[in-house]
Amino acid sequence: MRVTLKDIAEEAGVSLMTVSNVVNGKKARVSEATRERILRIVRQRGYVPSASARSLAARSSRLIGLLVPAEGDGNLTISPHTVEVVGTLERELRRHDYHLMLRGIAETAEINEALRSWNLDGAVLLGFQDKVIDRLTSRTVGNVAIVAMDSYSENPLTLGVRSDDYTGALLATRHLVALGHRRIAFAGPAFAATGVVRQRFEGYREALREAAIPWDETLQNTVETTHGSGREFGRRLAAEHSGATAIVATADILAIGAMEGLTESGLAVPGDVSVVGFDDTEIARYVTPKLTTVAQDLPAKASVTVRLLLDHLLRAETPEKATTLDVTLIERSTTAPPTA
Amino acid sequence: MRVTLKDIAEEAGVSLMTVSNVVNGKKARVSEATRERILRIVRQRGYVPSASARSLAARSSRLIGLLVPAEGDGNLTISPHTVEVVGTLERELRRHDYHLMLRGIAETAEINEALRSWNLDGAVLLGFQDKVIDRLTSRTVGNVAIVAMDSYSENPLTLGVRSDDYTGALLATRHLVALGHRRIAFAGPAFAATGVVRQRFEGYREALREAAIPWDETLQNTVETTHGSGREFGRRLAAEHSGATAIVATADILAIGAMEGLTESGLAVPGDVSVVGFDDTEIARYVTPKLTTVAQDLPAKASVTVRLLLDHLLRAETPEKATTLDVTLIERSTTAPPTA
DNA sequence: CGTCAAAGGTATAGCGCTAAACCTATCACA
DNA sequence: TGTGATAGGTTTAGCGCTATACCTTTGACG
Repeated sequence: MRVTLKDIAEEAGVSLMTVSNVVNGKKARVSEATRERILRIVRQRGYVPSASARSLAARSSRLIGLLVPAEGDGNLTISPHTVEVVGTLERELRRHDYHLMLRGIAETAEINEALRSWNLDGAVLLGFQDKVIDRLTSRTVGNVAIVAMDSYSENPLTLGVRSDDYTGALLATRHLVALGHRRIAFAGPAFAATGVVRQRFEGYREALREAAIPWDETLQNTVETTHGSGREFGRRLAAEHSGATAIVATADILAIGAMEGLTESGLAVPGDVSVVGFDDTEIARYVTPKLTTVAQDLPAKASVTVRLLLDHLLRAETPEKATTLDVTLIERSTTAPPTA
Repeated sequence: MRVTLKDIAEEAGVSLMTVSNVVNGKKARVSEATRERILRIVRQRGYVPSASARSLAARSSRLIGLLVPAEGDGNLTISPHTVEVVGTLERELRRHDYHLMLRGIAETAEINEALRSWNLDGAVLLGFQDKVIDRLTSRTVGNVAIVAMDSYSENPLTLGVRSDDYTGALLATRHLVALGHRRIAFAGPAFAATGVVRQRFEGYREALREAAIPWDETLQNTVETTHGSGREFGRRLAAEHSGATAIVATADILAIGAMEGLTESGLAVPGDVSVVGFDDTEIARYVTPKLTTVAQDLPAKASVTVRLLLDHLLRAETPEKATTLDVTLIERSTTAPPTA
């Protein structure tokens, strides 16, 4: 059977609460001698506290939900750069004795269910649409620390962490403009849904405005964040003769798909068309030619998330509501001056 | 405050146990009328059962640990193809009302701690070395359903799921042999540690034996599973004039690194050297030329894992101890006959 | 008519832990 | 001599749920 606090208490000849206090490192008054005796017995008997009992009695689970949108078929949508964030997140949280519960969310109501059921102390929402975050009410959020990653929702009940998507696209587009491009296409998913895409679009627009390049609506393309859609887009661009000599894509995988589509259609990258991606996923470094892209600071994203969570959990006072992280343009080999 | 069973019971004018039985869909005798009345109140009040209380009272947490090795610095090591497995795993388990707890494991002792502390009903061990699985004793495993993924440990306390690594390498090497290659290099991490690598090596050896190609030890290379090591290996191979005209690599990323190393050294892939990777990660499809590689059946890996877990959890009788999944060679563009 | 099974519940005793209040001995100090 | 502060504990009352044993009513059937 399980070794419980009671067992340890009996063996040490003290009350159960004394053991509890020692195990939890409380500042409570326990003599050094007793403390050491108890700790020795704890180690020797291999005592491990029961998280459920703790959670029940203390009304705090030391559990953080890692909530990820699940598509209709229930499949999780985890972008490759998100994975890197999760690793760091887990490590940092574990250091503070918090644990992660991974949970796919198909309908918004499930967020509430997950929070309540497991008595989560906090939650990290990965890649939800802004409107989902917007809809969270104090009834479901309660006292839970919620960090919405990559959200531009203004919901005061949640904390936010995101990269500077606007500036990222601004830098990418400026870079193309500086190379001499004037007809620069934008490719990204329908952006009504996600603030991230909208921000990137706005950054792109701003760079064009700076350069006094008139806006041509036909250069704005709705393309899904998949290799297939990107490829199709590349082919279409090649066929259309829209005069575009460069592409700003909202994701590396989309950019790489576009490169393939262009190449298949007989256009060279960056000879005929320059391409810039987004997120600096691993794959950007390994394609040929290597992809110029906007890099996020993923370790920072993770540690800021943890800091926001812990601040909320410990002090219960919210510092900043949202943090926007710097972003850098990584110039590799898919961008060059347009051919005259 | 939280809505509890008691609240529902009072409002429905029945005892707490009746509500509990209804909520848990027990076959217990409750009249249809009562059942419906209770369910209505449950919905209306937004009652969500407390997982910790359940876990404590029922001695079962409905929690499955997703245990991942953490390096010295605490960083998790999650291979890209593992991520896909996790998505499916979560979805399938959630359908059966089990939940996933993600946990990095730095020392073996932490496995025990994780199991005990959270009262896990089961655990999936992702990518641990065989010796770690070997060392698990009945004291730490207890009654927990443990599935060790990609392990070749014979530990009778655990269940195993893996792809047919041996056959994968066999197919890859046969393919090269069939193309006419005779000097085929093998590149993979030091395989004392991982059964996966050893199996792949044995498959490779067998294919050579079949073709009556004498074994040349210098063709066996210890290369880490990173792009950097692969690249270094490619350069070395080009410099050494070992006469190798083909490479079997134990991972796509390693293969892609090798391709880069070779190309940088002036050798063409597949013109001068053919390359086969392993795992068919996304990246294999997007490099140029597209990588020939051995694909695992990841959805199957996930669903078999879930089935093994559930069988153990429900019937508490273990069916097969280990399942080995079929594997397919995906011929793309990095393999060609050697140049005469 | 007796009795026995089944339907439809209820009552009780924890699961392992923590928060909060309480107790006692000892010592300082005015 | 009384007061009170402090160290070093203990006691009590749950947290929200489930397992288990138990109880009552009803109807069937020989």
